[in-house]
Parts: sequence; C-alpha cells; structure tokens
Amino acid sequence: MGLKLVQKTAELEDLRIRRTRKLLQRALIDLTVEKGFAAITVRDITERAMVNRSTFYRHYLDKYQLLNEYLDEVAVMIAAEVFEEGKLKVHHQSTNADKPEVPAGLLALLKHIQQHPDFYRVMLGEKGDSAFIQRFRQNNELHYRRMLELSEAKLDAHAAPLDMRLSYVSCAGIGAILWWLENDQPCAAEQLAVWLGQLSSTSIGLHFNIGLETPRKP
Amino acid sequence: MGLKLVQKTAELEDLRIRRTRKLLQRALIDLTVEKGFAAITVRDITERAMVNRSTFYRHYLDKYQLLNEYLDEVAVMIAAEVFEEGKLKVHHQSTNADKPEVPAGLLALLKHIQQHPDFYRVMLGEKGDSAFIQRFRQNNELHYRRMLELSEAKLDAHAAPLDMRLSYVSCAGIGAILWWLENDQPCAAEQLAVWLGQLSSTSIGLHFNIGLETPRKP
Amino acid sequence: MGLKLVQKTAELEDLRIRRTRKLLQRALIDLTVEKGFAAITVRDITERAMVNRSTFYRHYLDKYQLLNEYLDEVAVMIAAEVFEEGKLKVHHQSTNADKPEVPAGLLALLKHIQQHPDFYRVMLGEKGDSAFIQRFRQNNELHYRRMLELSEAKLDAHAAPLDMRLSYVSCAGIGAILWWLENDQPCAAEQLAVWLGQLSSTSIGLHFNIGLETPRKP
Amino acid sequence: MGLKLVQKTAELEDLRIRRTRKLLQRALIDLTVEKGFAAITVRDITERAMVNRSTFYRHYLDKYQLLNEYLDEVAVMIAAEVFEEGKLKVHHQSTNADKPEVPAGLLALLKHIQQHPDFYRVMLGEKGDSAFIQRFRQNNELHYRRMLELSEAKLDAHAAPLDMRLSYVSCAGIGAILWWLENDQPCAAEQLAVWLGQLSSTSIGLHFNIGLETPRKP
DNA sequence: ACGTAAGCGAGACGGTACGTCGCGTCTTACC
DNA sequence: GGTAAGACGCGACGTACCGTCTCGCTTACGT
Repeated sequence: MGLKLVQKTAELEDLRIRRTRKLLQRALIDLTVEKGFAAITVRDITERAMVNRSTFYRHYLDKYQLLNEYLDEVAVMIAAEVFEEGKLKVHHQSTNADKPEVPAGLLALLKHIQQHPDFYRVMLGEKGDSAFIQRFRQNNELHYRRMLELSEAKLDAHAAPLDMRLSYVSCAGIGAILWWLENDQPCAAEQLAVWLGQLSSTSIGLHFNIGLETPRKP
Repeated sequence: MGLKLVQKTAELEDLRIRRTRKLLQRALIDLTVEKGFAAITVRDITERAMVNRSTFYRHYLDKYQLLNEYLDEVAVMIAAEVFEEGKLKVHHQSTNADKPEVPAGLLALLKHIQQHPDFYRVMLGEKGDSAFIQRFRQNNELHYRRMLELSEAKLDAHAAPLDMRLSYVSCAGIGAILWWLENDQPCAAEQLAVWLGQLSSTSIGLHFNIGLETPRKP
Repeated sequence: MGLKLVQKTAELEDLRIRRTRKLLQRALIDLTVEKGFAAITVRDITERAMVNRSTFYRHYLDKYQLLNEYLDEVAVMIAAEVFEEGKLKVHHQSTNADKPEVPAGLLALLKHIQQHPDFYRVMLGEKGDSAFIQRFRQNNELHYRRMLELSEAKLDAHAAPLDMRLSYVSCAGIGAILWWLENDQPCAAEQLAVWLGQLSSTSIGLHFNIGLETPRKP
Repeated sequence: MGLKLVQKTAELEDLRIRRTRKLLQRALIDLTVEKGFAAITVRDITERAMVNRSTFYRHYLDKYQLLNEYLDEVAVMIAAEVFEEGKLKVHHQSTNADKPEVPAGLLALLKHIQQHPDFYRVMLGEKGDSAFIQRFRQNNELHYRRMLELSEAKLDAHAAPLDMRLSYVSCAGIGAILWWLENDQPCAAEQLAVWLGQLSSTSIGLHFNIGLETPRKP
C-alpha cells in the first residue's frame, strides 16, 4: 500500500502529466460548448490544448474516456460536498417548516451544474451525447432508489410499478434541468431543487414530506 | 388530372425509388438494433440494403436525413391514426368509468413503438442519438402543450412554472417508455398509457380528470 | 448495293440523328479549345450541345469515338480537296520555277487547320491527346512515305536509316505547325508549306528539288 | 553543422519517406509500361507499391506530380552527368576526327532513356501523356537554343525563321527517339546521337560543324 | 396526311476513382 | 520518462463520371 501510494504519487503528481490532462479537459469542455460533443475530434482537442496529438493517446483512448475521467472527478467532488455539509443541511432544512426537504445531493449537483451551465446545456441537448445522458439518468435513478430505501414510505399497489416511476422520475429531472439551462437559469438553484424535489416525490408516490396525505391511508 | 397523375407517378411513385428508399430504411432500422445508430456507416446501410453506396447519396445527405425521413413517415402515420379513430376512442373512453382518459396520440405512439421495440430501445438508450431523443422530447412537449390548451385546467400559482413542468413531463415520458422497452414490455401498451397519463397529469398539475373520476368509484 | 444505300440513308439521313451528331461535334470542338480535350467529360459535351447524356451513348462509346468520327470526316474532306485540285496545283507549281514544290496534301491540311487554329493548337499541345498526336504523326509519315515511293530519289547509304528519318520528319512537322499556331500564324499557310517542304525534304535526304547536291555524289 | 545535419535528416533523409517515394515511383514506371500512363489510377500505384492510398496523398497531389518529381530527378541526374564529364567528352570528340561532335547532354539523355526504354516508349506514344511530351519537347528546344547561343553560326536570312526551326527540331528529336524505342534500339545510343545531331544541325541550319569536319576526311 | 417506329429526354442505378478527414499506432529526437 | 513531430495504415466520407437501363413523349419517315 505504501508502494502503491508512491506509485500513485509518481503517476499522478508529475507536473507535466497533470498539466497535460488539465489542458485536455479544459479544451474538451470549451469545445463541447462551442460545437457540441459529437462534432469534436481528437485533433480539435489537442490543438486547443496546445498539446501534441500523440500525447493525447498516451493518456486517453478517445474523447469518451477523457469525458468520463472528467465526470468521475465531478462525481467525487459532488460526493465530497454532500458528505461535508450535506447532512447538516438536510437536517437543518427538514426542521425548517418554511423550506421543504430536498433530496441529498440534488442541490450540490445543481450548484455544480451552475458553474458550467453551457457545458451541461449542450451535453444534455441535441448536440450532446446519449451515453452521457444515460449516465446522468442512471445516477439520478440510483439516488432516488437510495433515498427511497431510507424512507419507510409505502406505495399504492394499484399504481404504476416502482421501477417505472423511478425511470420516469430520473428522466424527468433531466427535463427540468434542461429547461433551467435553456432559459438561462430563471430561478435560483435552491428554488429549482425545491420544485424538482416536490415533483419527483409526487411522481414516485412519496407523500411523506407533504404530511397532508398520510392521514388518507387508513 | 391525367397529367397530374403522370407527374405524381414520375416524382413519387417510381417503383425503383420507392424500393430503394424502403430498403435503405429497413437496413437502417435493423442495423440500429444490431450495433447502435452512432456506429452505423453509410456503407453498412447500403451493403445491408444491397444498394450501391452512390445511390444512397442520390436520396439522402447522410444517415441522419434517412432517419428523419423515417421519423416523418412515422409521425404522419400516427397522426393519421389519431385523426381517424382518435376522437371516437377518446370520447368513448372518457365516458367509460373503468378506463381513465388517455392523452390523444399517446396510445397510438405506444402501439407504434411496440412494432419496433428494439429500435426505440436502442435509439432512446446509450447507443442512440441525442438529436433523436430531443426530437422525441419536443414532440412530447408539443402534445402536452396542445392538450393543456384544450383543457380548462387551472394551475397552482405557487408551484413550479408551466414550462418547467412540460419539460419535466416530456422527458419523463421517455424514461417510462425506456423502462417499458428495457424490461420487454411487462405490461400492455394500454396499461402503460394509463399509468403514464396519470403520472403526467399529476406532474403537470392537471387534476381535473383524476378529480372527476375518483368520486365515481364508490 | 441498292439495299445498302437505303440502309445508309435510313441510318444517316434522319434529320434528328444528323442534328444530334453535329451538335455533339461542335460542343466537343468548342470545349476542347476552352479546357483541353483531357478535361472534357461526356456531361460537359451533352450540356453544351443541349442533348441528353443518354443520347450521347446512343451514338458514341465515349468522347474518343466522337473525336475520331470528326477526324475521319476531316480526312475525307482533305482527301477530296487534294483529289479535286491537288494534281493541277502540284503540277502547276512544279513547273513554276519561283514556287518550289510542296508535298501533296500538305497545303490542304494547313488550310484546314487554319479554319480551326485553336482546336489544333490545343489538341497538339499539353492539354491535347496523345492518341491524337500519334494519329497525326502516322498520317504525316504515311504521306511522306507515299511521296518518297513516287520519287526516284536515292538515299545516302551511310546516313540515318530511312525509317528513322521518316519518324523524325513526321514529328518535326507537328513541331512546325505548333509553332505556327502558338504564334498566331505569323505567316501564310503557303509560306509555311514551302518552308516545311524544304526542311522535310532535306531531313529525309531528298535533294531532287534542289538540284545542286546531286552532283556531289560521284 | 550538427544541427543542420539533423534538420536535413528529419526533412529529407527520413528512411520511411524515401522508401515510400521510391516505391511509388517504381510502381508508376512499371504500371505505365503495362497499361499506359492515362489508364493508371492512384489506387493502382499504391497497391503495386504496397503503400496505403492515403499515404500517396501525403506526398503527392496526384499521379502527375509523382511523374514530375521523377522527371525532375532525371533532369538533375542528366545535368550532373553532363557537368561531370560532359565538357571533357565534348572537347575530346571535337578534336577526334572519327567521331563527329554531339550536342551536349544528348548522349546522356539517350543513355538514360536506354535504361527505361519501355517507359519512354509508352510515355511518348499514344498511351502516354501530352504534358509529358510537351515537357520533353521544351527541354529539347531549350538545349538547342543554348547550343545555338554558344555557337557563332549564321543563319540563312531567306530560310524558315529560327523559332520555327527550333520547334521543328525539338519535335523531330522525339520522333527519332520513338523510332529507336519502337524498333528495340536497332543501333547504339552513340550512333543515334550522331545521326540525330547531324539531322538536327542541318534542320536548324547549322553547317559549321559539318563544314569543319568533312574537309578533314580525305 | 397520317400512323408509327425511331429518336430523344429524363433520370434511376451500379460501379469505380477521387481527394479529404479522422483515427490509432509507431518511431525518433528533444528536454 | 514525458513530450513534440510526424509518417503510416486503415477506413469512412461525400462527389464526380462512367456506362446501362427503362419508360414515356414527340417527331420525322414512309406508305
């Protein structure tokens, strides 16, 4: 493990390597905004990053791997944020009657998206990438599923199956975010999180946070 | 009239043209299922269709145009079906207490998808095409918007904006359909239409049809 | 023979056929001047001639056949001219001490070339056609050979072989004509014929018309 | 100097580059012999050279440029030969009464042609290339013109213009060489050079070298 | 003069070559 | 050891011509 750490250090902390990878990431993001992910070539990326094309291939298989590396970093960043301040926030909000509860991580995600609105607008839109959308969707679904497991909510037996509702809701979130980005974020991230949280809860059939509906059950 | 017919014949009914275009369409659909739309080359299509590659370019600019032509035809077919029997059906259903109302065209769409389940499963999934998904989404949105205009429903003032809800719902529909296709259609198209209709109505904030029917039950 | 004539009449005298062929010939000649024979396509020819492309193929295999048909017609025309007035002219000239003798047909050829100077300038130049040049050269050689057979001249035994001289001379004629055409015919066709005749005779080793050199032999 | 050498190495002496270009040249020459220059496609060349087609385009615009590169190399080679031993030879010959003087470079050219007789036979013939023939002709003309400038010869005032004679002679040379090649070189290159030199001198009107040498004979 | 066989226009189609572009691999020299 | 420079094989792209074909029309001809 010590050796591994040294290894890792050697691999990732070489200034030239980190510099190259950062330049390539930046170039990818900028170019995606400019002409759409699908239209980008490896040459585009390396020219923009002022890096030799063969150097690109020493680090990545193709632009998809570069994208994924970036998304992994983002995921880590968001997760870190959630773990840092997430629980506090959620607890704080759930006790605050004025502000309805918001799914863990949702706000962090939106805040991140807000830092690269054009990138996500493009990636989720018609010049984006299907695989990216699916990854986004599956992330959503995973979060909703976890959230559901934590709650003790019951579902209507004669309503749509849970899996369908999850798929429904995780796609729906993309729609809401796209609306937000394509209209230049007409509301605060917090506001969107609230609305999206409400809509999603209703769609899934989670009524716990509204409190008005639980009495109906008996 | 005779001349007009000849004209029409020359332009659209040339057997060779129709045959070629049909073969190319079929090849595109089959290949999409097999390897995903993004991975298909024009050569793949023409080899499968047993048509010369240059002939492809005499009809289409690229595979995207071929796809769009196909989608246009589908749109026309669905529209025709809706206009033919749509009104009757909807009226019939709305008076039938057992079967809740279903958005016009939704069932027709699902029935069509049911005829090419693999194609839509792939096209809407990670090997699909972003532009296709967006087109699908925009179609959805358009339908919901029209439906809304026809209804006299009121929306909650303090809830999420209508546009956001529309974007939310139209993406959500894709999620539901994907769930349906990826699980080998575990329910009838009619059932899915009902569930999807209910979920969508709720998401948009249209409570009228639910509100009118629940009282009847007891 | 009567039947053959009828056949020929039917084939060649249909107004439409003759019209089409004439239009195609004209187009070929004009286009050759404009962009060089090599660069011409069948489509170019038919568009210029305002004839359908498929009609071209009903008459000719390719542009080379069209060219050859034209050259055949020219050959016939020149031959006719030579036979008509050729003998008279030659005899007249040979008896005229002021005007040196000129190979039969040479003047007729030059006169014809003078009517399409641009066409021959291009065809014999760098944008022309090798096969055309060779045909031209072989025609020349044939004429010189015939001329030689008619004369009783003797050749130097220790000089270059006759065949080589013929090849030399027939190519040389092309050079002279090219000079004439590329410099906008700086002299009359008759003058060129005389110069060319003299040069050629000397090159071949025919001294009969100079009369001063035969005495040297003994 | 070390740096310069490196530079040179990188630019011109990259083994792969030289190998590729050599292979393509060889393929072009062989194919020209086999099917004529006009009928050759880039694909033919690359398949024969066992080089990828796109590699061809990395070096040349088209087969014409490849041909010209080859001709340039040939020109350099011949020029080098002439400058090396040319003057000595010519001087030696001019003082040698048995061997008449030969235009500088002519013999070197013929010797080179003798190494690729089929190639030149085809290129100058009906399956050759007009542009090649013209280039050849212009080279000839240039040489004759230079030779003339070095000599103090006078020309007949009432004879054909100098330019015409030059054009005549430079084309004529092609004819002689063609005869030589098409008859499987029935004489030595030296013999052809002598004959061609004599014929050309006479055609141009240069009598000085004949006039100076004939008296020596008795 | 008029009916008919031909010539013709229109254009789909299968081929083949073109020249360009992007990919991923590789080698060599520099730092 | 990372990088720049760039040759190379591979294969898709979209275009351009070629030569063949089918199908109606129209037009010059021959009775």
